Amino acid sequence: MANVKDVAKRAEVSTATVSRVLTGRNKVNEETKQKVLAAMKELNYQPNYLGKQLRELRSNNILVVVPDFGNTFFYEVLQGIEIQALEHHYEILIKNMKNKEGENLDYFKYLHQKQVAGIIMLTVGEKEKLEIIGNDRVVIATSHLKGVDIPSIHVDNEKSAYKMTNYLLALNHRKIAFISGGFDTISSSNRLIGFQKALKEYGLEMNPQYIREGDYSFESGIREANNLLELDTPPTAIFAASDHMAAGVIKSIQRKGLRVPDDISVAGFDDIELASAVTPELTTISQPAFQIGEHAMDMMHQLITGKKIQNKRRIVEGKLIIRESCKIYKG
Amino acid sequence: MANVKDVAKRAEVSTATVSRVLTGRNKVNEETKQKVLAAMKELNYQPNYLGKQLRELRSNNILVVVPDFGNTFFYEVLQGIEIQALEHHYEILIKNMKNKEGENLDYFKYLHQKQVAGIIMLTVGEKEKLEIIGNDRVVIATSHLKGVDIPSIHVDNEKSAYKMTNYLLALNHRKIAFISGGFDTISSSNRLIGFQKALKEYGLEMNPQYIREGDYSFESGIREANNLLELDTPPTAIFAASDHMAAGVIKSIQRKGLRVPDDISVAGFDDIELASAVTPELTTISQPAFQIGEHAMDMMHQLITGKKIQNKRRIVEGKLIIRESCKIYKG
DNA sequence: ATAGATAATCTAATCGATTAAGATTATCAA
DNA sequence: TTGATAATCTTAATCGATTAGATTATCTAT
Repeated sequence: MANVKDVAKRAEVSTATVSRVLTGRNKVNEETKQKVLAAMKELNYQPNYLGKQLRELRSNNILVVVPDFGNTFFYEVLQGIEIQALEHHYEILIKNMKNKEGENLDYFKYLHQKQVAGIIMLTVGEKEKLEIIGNDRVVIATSHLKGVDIPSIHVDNEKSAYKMTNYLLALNHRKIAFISGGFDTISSSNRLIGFQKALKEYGLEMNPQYIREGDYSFESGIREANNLLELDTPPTAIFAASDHMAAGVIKSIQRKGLRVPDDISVAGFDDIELASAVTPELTTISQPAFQIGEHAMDMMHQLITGKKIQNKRRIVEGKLIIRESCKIYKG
Repeated sequence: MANVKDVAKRAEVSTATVSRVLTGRNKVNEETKQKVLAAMKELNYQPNYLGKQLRELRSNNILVVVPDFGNTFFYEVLQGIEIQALEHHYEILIKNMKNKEGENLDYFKYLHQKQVAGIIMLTVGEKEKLEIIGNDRVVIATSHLKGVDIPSIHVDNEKSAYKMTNYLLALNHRKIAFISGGFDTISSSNRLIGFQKALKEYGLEMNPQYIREGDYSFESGIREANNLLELDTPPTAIFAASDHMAAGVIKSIQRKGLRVPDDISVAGFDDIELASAVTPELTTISQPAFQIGEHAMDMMHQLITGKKIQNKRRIVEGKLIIRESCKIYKG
């Protein structure tokens, strides 16, 4: 493999000049430039990225930590990240949090070892808080950590859940169950808060049996719906904190021979493609996932280039999308 | 940031010794080792990966080229890749082919520039053939290129489609439509061949109107099903080359007020989570996606470590999964 | 005591690209 | 023709980790 030296020799210039042609950062005489370019072509020269990175002491890789490869919501965020990354010439490295269960979370090692220029965390828990502190070059997407100064972008989880719950209340439902994506998950906790707030404002007592813990997955939706349906007085509406779980809920209800929404209403959260693929189509909260990804990558770029980020905590609105899975309750 | 030199100075040894402690590749006196480790700790030393990579002239990043971030099938493959990557300490870099429309395909640049150690292509078309030739360090997963010596792993697309078609024939269907994932897509073409073969063996004439071109997406499934349903004699069964498209087909049929499978049978391909989330649940071909990913990464590891790959062309069997979306036709 | 073997460690070069500092050349005005 | 200025190019150092080859210390056998 040819390197700068070879090219320099062939073009009868110094390596410095070759490098200047390469980077375009300094002036080079047009004639010289052509000689160098010709030499590169003849030698089929490809600059070695490792050398460049070492000299410049930075990688252009961005690590994206995905909580769960099985949850397709994150891929929509990833698409937004990718578009922005393409624009600014970053490469995306991904890690699945789920594969690391139990092991220590050493994502930040990548940062300290300069293997990546930054880390975008899709969702975080309190666990990561300590590790994150002291690291610039971290952006949190789809969630937020209280009390630390990390740029983040996410939907207003509380408000969105509040909206959905009010919608269900307006449909005359009083026995509403909530399936969380995990009690220790920040985004899900906020959705639960919004849910509870709506009930409370409506003057309804919370039934602890109606609060269930899933893990955002389809399977956990099935499982928790099964549990709910076995109660003496099952709910008339189930609000799941993700579309994956909501799809599982629908599946569970249908397997029991009941109908959605005629017998039980089901609501989701995220508005991923799945939401409109299932039957009945899901009434859900639309998260602008793509946009969230773009924001995250945009803030990362600001961090890396040392610019001041205007608006470090960005919150976008979730939109209530009414489809077919919820119906007025006629007790 | 501390580097080997600083550590060496502090531990009163040479950088060579520090490095030997770091890599563990050579003998170091236990006492010296402890001194070095202590120095590292005191300085909070983190080895710089860029230096290491340059010296060793290799990156441990593997580029995975995903045809379409929107198709969740690939994420199941990705999970398999990730597990194996974790095992062998590779990092995964991903690229979305869809974002590169029109631009020249310069994935191989990453290889030449040593930015990645290898490339796993999820699906390829004839277009990439020329670029691939001459590159070792490439593995193709979920597809295969004829006439080139590239390691590949995929299901037997033809046989699997043949199986499914025979199943539909056995259910007494005679007017069967096929929705391709793209006529220029190798995997999809082979599925079409299997489909046609089954019809032919059964002595059925192929109706060109029943062969449609989608792009593996949910939306294209809706679109092509709409077209099929508008025919004078619509098919009694629709076989889509992906679950995403099959889900779209079901949606389209239901929107027209018809029922699946009572009015029309629908079959898919892939057996992703979506297949059992939709109603009715999809009868489909199960691809061992996870296993395919593992194989791909395994072969990549062999390539990188210079070992001879036993069985360069690996083919796994697709399994017919019978669920609810197909039913016997009573003309 | 000494040569020879072995183990532990060090010195200095190396990977390939970039760049600061300095050298050289070209250009122009006086 | 000289001096000043700008344009262009070169030399050599640099980024941080690794390693071939040299050196030193330690031990064994004679």
